[in-house]
Amino acid sequence: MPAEHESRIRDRWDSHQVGRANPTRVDRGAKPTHEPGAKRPPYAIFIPPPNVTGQLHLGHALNNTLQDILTRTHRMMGYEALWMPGTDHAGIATQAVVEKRLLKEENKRRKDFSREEFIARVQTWKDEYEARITEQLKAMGCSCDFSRQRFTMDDICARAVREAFFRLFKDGLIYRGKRLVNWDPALQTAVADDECYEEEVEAAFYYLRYPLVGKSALGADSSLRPITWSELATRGYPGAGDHPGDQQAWVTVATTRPETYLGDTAVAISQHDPRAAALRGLQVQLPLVGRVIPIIEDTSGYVVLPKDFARSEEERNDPKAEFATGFLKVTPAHDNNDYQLGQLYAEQIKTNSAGEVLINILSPDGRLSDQHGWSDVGDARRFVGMKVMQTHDGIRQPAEARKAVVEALKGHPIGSDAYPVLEKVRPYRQTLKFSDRSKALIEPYLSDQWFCKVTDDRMAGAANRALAGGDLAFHPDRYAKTYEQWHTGIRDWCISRQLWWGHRIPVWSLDLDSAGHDRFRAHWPRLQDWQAQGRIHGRGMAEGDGSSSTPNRDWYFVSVRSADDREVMDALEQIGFTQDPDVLDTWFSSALWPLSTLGWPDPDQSPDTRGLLSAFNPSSLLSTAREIITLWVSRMVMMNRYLLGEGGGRGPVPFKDVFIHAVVQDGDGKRMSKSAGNGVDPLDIIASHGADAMRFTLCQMTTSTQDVRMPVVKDAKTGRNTSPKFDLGRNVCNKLWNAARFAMTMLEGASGDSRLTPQSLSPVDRWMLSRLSQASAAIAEAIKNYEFSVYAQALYDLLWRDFCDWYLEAIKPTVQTDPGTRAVLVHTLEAILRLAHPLLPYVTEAIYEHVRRLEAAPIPGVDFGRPMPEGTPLALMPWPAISGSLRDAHAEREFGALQDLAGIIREARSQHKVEPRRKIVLHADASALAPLGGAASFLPIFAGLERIEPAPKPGQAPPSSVSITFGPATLVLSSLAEQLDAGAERERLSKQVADLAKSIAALEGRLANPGYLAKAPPKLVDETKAEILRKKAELEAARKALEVV
RNA sequence: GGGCGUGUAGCUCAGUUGGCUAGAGCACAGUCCUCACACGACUGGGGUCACAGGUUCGAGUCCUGUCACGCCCA
Repeated sequence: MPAEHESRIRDRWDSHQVGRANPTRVDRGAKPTHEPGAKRPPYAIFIPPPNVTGQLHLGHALNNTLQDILTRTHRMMGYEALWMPGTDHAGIATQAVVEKRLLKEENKRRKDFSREEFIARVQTWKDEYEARITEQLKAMGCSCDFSRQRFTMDDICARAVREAFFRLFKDGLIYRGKRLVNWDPALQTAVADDECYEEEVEAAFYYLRYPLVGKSALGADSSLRPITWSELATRGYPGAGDHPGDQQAWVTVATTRPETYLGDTAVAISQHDPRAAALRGLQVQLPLVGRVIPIIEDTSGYVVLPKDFARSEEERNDPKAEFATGFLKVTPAHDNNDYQLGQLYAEQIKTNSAGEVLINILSPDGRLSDQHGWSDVGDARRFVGMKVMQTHDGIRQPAEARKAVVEALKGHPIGSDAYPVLEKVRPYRQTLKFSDRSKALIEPYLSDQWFCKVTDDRMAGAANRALAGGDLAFHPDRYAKTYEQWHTGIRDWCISRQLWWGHRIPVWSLDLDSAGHDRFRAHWPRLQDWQAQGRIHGRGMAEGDGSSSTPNRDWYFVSVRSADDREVMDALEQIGFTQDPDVLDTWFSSALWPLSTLGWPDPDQSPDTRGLLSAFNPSSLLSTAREIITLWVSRMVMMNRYLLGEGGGRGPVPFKDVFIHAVVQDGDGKRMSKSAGNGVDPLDIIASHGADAMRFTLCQMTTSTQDVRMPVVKDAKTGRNTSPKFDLGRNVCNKLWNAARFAMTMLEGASGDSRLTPQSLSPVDRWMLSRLSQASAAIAEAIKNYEFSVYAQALYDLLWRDFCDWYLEAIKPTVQTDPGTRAVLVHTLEAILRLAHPLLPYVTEAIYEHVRRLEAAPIPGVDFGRPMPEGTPLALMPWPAISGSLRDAHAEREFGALQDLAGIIREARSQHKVEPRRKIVLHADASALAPLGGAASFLPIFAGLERIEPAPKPGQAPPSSVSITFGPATLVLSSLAEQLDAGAERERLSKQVADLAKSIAALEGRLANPGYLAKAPPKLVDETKAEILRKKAELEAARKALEVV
């Protein structure tokens, strides 16, 4: 079996450095060639670096198969091919799995280690998985340049990250800001949207009554007085009369998170709400906290009107209207939508008694806290320190904070005990966001973060212009729209993460309090010198949001350009600067992948990267998954254009084409995942079916749809998941192996010494060459257009149908004696091997070791390129040039007729249950066999004929014979059996007559339609008429035969 | 909410610009362990092309709508 050869062949590839790219051979203007010493055009692919979090799954196997097909094809075509491999440190994901492992195995948490110790532990994990991933890539047969393998945190990549950060910081495209981020309170870091998942949970709407207050009538003094229902009634408030007039009035807000009322800074009402006018100028006072906050009229349409006040059917049917009261509590520091409202109405909101828009009531670990921007705690102090969410081992429920707040408000009266603050609770199913890694509930959390200003035109604008300018193309092209829309709605990118595993942010900061300021002034000249030398860049920034509880503090931030500049870093720390504890978002280093792997900013500094950048950036292709368009593709384009374009965003696009491959799902259309247990491990498939089989199946599945399904079953023997689909690939490899083996035995001792011309070849040889020519063109076209399933299918048809089913069978009797056939067999086999190599590298390489020794006369039109040194692996051989002039319509027509007639005879044999080994006699005149031309001599092989005799005279049919129709001719088969079943024969012929009659009726119906005759192309009408004549002749023949039976 | 994909044989999928009786692989049935391959060969059965309208001489294919499933971005 071919699988046994895999490791031996891998060694051969290694020893011939198949994957090694040589930048000195690259010339972008050159023509593809295999001439030694000649320049070649580059073909480069950067692998989407797999996360070192885990090993490769089937999606990776698919993606890498496609990349390898393209790399190998272009290498064979005479390009200087570089497939750059590497892995990604995957900050939060890797840190989380390591933390989990440490907790499980050593019962230790991250903070039980020093930062350095912890990173060392992660490093160990990384080493283990990086090795495993590399092994997997090699097992799949990937022809990456493993001599240049990179890791996003290795020295070469780290240098690129540092330089990129420095330049962006210097150019003002990296800034610090206070924003709401997705906060993971368990891991205590900001996480990106794609690191979260949503889940519907049982929750509730809590209805809270906020008492209304108004300024004292005296005006001058700022004291507040309760507003009663009777006063509201005078103001024209609908329904105010239903309440006791002397009772303090209230408005009711609905919320799913009652505990956040502590951070409310306003209550909003829609401008279209009929109650709005009566409330104008009034305020509400938050229970216990005592904060007095304004009621703002929302004109943005965000506040939903309650059902009773809905102005249209649409508003009435809004599911939110069902629960809405028309009053929305505004908590800008703890809700994304409220944050937007806060920005919109900041001036009005600031009139609250705290004077702030943003009041942060949470600590980073998810507890109510007065230490992070909440100063007017008032009587709410009892809640401080309570946890907002309980999160452990899949249990997620509101913790003590909500219970305590609800309990307190239940018993807290407004005016009289009859009306507590908590009006009611209604159950509600709510969709909440959780952290992928820790499963903790995500809190929108206000914190200081670093941002990259991707909204700048030199970034997002430049990325979009790449598309418009034709420098970037997506395949399938519908994904260009996704890319484009992402950039039009893009927001600045939060690049800081509160993790330990990652690229430490290369910024040192100094608090410019009075002592800091003095030190800063004292060292200012030195800082200025360094900045002039380009070693640092400094910037003063105010931190804070302008609120009184987090007063603005002035800071000075210094980005240090080189990680080796100890002098500067030590000096900064002596002055009192401290390095930012955070690390960069993983995508920041991924975004630099086409640069960092090639040694940017200074590729000549290391022999590993010398010459690479100019040779291979821009690259040829990026092959990746759909969701990566926004996360990665866009950012790589922005960074490449910005950093190679001298800051103007006019640099080259890092790749010309982006191929978006399908997602492999299980048989039910579910995404494969470890937790669902429906994943298929590529290594299992390689073990059971061989790498080539896996590659063939995956390639064959890759159509241009966005999902492909792979039914998953459990292997009875191993207990591992597998799929019957892989049998197809295994069968193909097996077929190729056996066909080649058979060809070799037939060719034993053969030598080619004659001069051949296409005219001197037999019809079947000419047919084979014609098929080969057609298939090779189809394959080249398919690969060029990223039509991977078409490539696999074309190869399958050529190998299985044309070569094995027909050609090998046809030449069995003559190959030993016909030198032309021998030559065609050798050339066809070798061409198939070369065309199949990118897809089936192992089995083709194994076979080629034998085939290369075969000698054969050259065949004009089949060119395998210049001879290569003895022992050169197939992987380094030229792609075959099969001339289109070998297309032979005449030979294909004759062979097609042969196939048709063979099929008719086989069908008759099967119908009459003729013993497979029994040879029968065909009675046919030369005129009846004319369509077969020279191919007629191959008919006995395929139809199991003893001989062909002239047609019998009418009425003299031989014994135990049947008639068959072939076109207009009636042929006779005899010697089918000792005794024939007349009934079966009648049945067969009747069916044939019925089929033909039906088909003739359909065609005649078409002609009977005057519109068809008038409007269809005349050529088509003529064809229809000819078809009717043909069918009628066949029908006549079949009827005659039926009469005789 | 915005964008996109898919719905064709029991299963997984092809089906180019509309044009012969809609194809393949697997599965199924029958025959054959004929000296490359039983992971094989030959033959066969199996489809209201999701549904409803429309355009057209002609629709699986184009247009409109509906339903179902799924994905991406909010």
